[in-house]
Amino acid sequence: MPPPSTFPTVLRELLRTHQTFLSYAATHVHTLDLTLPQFDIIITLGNTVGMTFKKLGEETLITKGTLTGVISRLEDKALVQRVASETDGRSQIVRLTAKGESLYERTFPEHLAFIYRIFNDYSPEDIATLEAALLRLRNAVITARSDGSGELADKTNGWCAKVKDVCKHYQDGLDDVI
Amino acid sequence: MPPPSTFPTVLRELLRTHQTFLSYAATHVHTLDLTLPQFDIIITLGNTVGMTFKKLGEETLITKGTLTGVISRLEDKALVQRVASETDGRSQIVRLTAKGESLYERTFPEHLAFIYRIFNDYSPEDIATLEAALLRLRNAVITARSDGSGELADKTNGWCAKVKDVCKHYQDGLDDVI
DNA sequence: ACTATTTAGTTCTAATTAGGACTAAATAGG
DNA sequence: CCTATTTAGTCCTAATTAGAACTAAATAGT
Repeated sequence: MPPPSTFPTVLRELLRTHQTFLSYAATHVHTLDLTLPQFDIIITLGNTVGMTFKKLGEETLITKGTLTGVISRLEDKALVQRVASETDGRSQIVRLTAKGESLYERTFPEHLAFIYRIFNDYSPEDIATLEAALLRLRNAVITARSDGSGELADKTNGWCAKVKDVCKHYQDGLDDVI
Repeated sequence: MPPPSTFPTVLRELLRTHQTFLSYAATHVHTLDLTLPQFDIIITLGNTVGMTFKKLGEETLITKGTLTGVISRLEDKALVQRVASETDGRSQIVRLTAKGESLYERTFPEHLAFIYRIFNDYSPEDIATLEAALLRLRNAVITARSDGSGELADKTNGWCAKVKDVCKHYQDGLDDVI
């Protein structure tokens, strides 16, 4: 019996696809002696007057605690610099140094081209479809999260019993969910 | 001008969706005093006679170096145990202890139900469509990777120039690619 | 003006991560 | 049978990760 397209399967596929893509992107970025998060910062800052830590974290999906370390390491490489904000005493503005700008100019188009090869066989509609599917999933997760924990006790518990039963029979297909 | 559905956008959406999902799954798993990778091991091992390190790594997408640490921590919690393989002197079989089995039985259906809430509004066809879209993307990445680096110098370099030009005008939409 | 709360970044800790070096066991080729 | 290569796990290092506690600055409410 082939595993049906159930939610465990599709979520595992999300992880696999994500990992495969990151590993692909890393093969290029590592030739620049940068890690993926570091390069992400560089291209986010490229052609910009700089950006606050908060903004930078939102753009790159890196949490503040992590961001401090990543920026410090880029500062050690003299690719970015911290500048105190003039309008807000708490804020630091992160911007590319001349060396960082130069790196950005030199490597970003190359990186984009490297990534572009993935979509050789995609039409614009294909890409739009994929993005819509991903966005829908993300919104579904957000909805599930905000539905609160109250429902967990209700409709979910009934389903629990069903699952327990099914598990006995189709263990293989249900096994692999995070 | 709204950002069009270009490949940078869709890839960023992949990262965002992935992260949102993991964060959602973690809210449940952390109530069990386990990390996501640790729980992943538990449910992969559930209803199984055990598994070699290699197999376990393939199933959970955890690389060997990381896996050693994760398993050791689960061993400290007495949830899994290492057993020397009888057929291969190099191999260790990892299996759930009685305590681990009990944890699995108790929490897996609950977790599945928690995850299931994401797909409240999905039909089976919707799920199949999503999975197909993800699989296609993953295969496209694999193809790009195996196409080798030879092409990078050819068709890609011409495209590089185009990108450099475009960058000057539409920096915003192209900025955020890993 | 003054206090209470929020916000921005840093610091700290435990865990994960990939990758490389290393050991021991198994397998292949001669 | 014996060497060469591969394979399975472990150990090590540098980096990332989330989360929590902490400091200092800004803002809100009174």
